[in-house]
Amino acid sequence: MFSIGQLSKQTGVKVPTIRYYEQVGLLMSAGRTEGNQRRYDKGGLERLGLIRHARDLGFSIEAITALIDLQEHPDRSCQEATLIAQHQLTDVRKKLLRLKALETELVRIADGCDGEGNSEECYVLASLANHQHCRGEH
Amino acid sequence: MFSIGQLSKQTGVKVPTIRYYEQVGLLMSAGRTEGNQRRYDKGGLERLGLIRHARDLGFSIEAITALIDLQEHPDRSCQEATLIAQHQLTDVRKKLLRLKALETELVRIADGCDGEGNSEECYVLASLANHQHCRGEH
DNA sequence: TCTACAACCTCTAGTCGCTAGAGCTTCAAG
DNA sequence: CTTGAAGCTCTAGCGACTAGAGGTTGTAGA
Repeated sequence: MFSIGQLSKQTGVKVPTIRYYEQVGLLMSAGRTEGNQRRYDKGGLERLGLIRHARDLGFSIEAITALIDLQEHPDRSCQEATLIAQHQLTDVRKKLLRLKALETELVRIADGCDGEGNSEECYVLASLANHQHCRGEH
Repeated sequence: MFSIGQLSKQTGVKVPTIRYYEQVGLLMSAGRTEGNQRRYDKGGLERLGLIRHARDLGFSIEAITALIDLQEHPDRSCQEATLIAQHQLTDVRKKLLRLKALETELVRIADGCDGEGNSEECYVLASLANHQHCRGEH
């Protein structure tokens, strides 16, 4: 049996975050001591590991709730889990595209200025004030 | 003189968002009517345009406050504006790297499963439960 | 000039995923 | 038996909005 602190050390998830996960219904403790402290078993440790990993991959709490729910009903089709993962992938790709466009634009803005003039004629400020300067969409 | 709704239409910034920008000290209205409604002049319109553009590029409210402050003191060096832009660029590049790693991992996870089995043997769930499956860092 | 109603106003609370702090209690080692 | 680290609950804060309640103003048509 693990205390919340031991669980935290083993998974790298902070103690208040573990309590937060419990609060939102993502992770229940195995039980409590007489003095009301949380105790976890191996199952709890594994569940928190999955949560941690999924969060690292950018899955929302809602998506992880659905995944865990699925895991707890092994008879149900795996299709739903795949859908959730693919949705997450689509999402990541959208963000990637957007960030690439932003990078291009920021390079143009940050490089256009040598930082030596005064801000009246600053290229950074001029670029931000005038969208016309931009190449392409963002 | 523009009402808040006209400003909203011209810049694409929602009305409550404009009020929010005022609340956090980013955009002041030119004045009010007798009946306490906001009225903006051309300067306000341009300022909101800059804010919109900078937000689209991912600058924080705090960074934009600094940029506007700089714009209003044209005698000060442009270096600070360039620093802010470069900081933002660094930030975007960090996010890009991370998202690329996530994409790789998600492709592996989402493609490893045909979605036809049941969730007991689901590759998506197995991958999330076991970090060992992952190639490389993320 | 009157009326109707869209657009405006302020205020509070909710979103997401935590994080920080106050003030208290419990556990475990010496 | 004492000490102090670690646990507990509860509330509030972060950033950048968004939503809704409930009331007021501006303006166009009759």
